[in-house]
Amino acid sequence: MSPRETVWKALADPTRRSIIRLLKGGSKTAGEIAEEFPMTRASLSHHFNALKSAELVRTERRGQHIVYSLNTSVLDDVATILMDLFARDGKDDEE
Amino acid sequence: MSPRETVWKALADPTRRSIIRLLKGGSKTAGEIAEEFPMTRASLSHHFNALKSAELVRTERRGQHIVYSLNTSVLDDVATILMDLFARDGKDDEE
DNA sequence: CATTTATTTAGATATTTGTCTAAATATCTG
DNA sequence: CAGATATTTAGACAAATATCTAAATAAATG
Repeated sequence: MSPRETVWKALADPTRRSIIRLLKGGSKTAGEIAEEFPMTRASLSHHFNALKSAELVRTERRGQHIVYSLNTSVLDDVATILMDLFARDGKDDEE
Repeated sequence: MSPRETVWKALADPTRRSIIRLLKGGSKTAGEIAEEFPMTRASLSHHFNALKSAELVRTERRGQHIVYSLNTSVLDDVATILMDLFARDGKDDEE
């Protein structure tokens, strides 16, 4: 899957968009994120993987914890892609 | 499905994003769009439905043809949603 | 009105996705 | 090291999605 395709797929799920919004408030451990969602940690881990594949989040181990944070540079890229999709004319190079 | 959710799902598919880009060059009939894609017209019709549900496109019958065009006001809304997702802090009212 | 052309809808099917439980891995602490 | 805690991975399963073929609908035209 192309990098951009991965990003669109990652953004298509409401849980993952909520995780992004949550991380806008600052980095959080997997457990802290899990407290906010009514699903198993295993399921959330799957969503974390989707966000990591899209490089929308980064991880860092801190002792027993894994800390998730937004990858703001990719967020900027995504915003650009979307603006292109809607504002640009002619160029047709996605995917 | 909430209106916004519908939009994200619609944008998650590469064929549908291509249709959007194609329509940026101007309105087109279903048949004209179909010429650009290697799949059946029935499959494309399904994609048209996804785009219509999201109100990303509008349709108008012109004789035997159905003309598809972008709904630019919703495109603007989507751009705003995306910018919010990435630029906003705190507010948490989507879905 | 019968035929042709344009498009959509119905129904079937294979793939993908989101979720779960159970097990595995990694780290800390006594 | 053994046990506790944090997180991920494996495997299963139901629901959603993308596609197809065939049939239905709508409009134009002889």
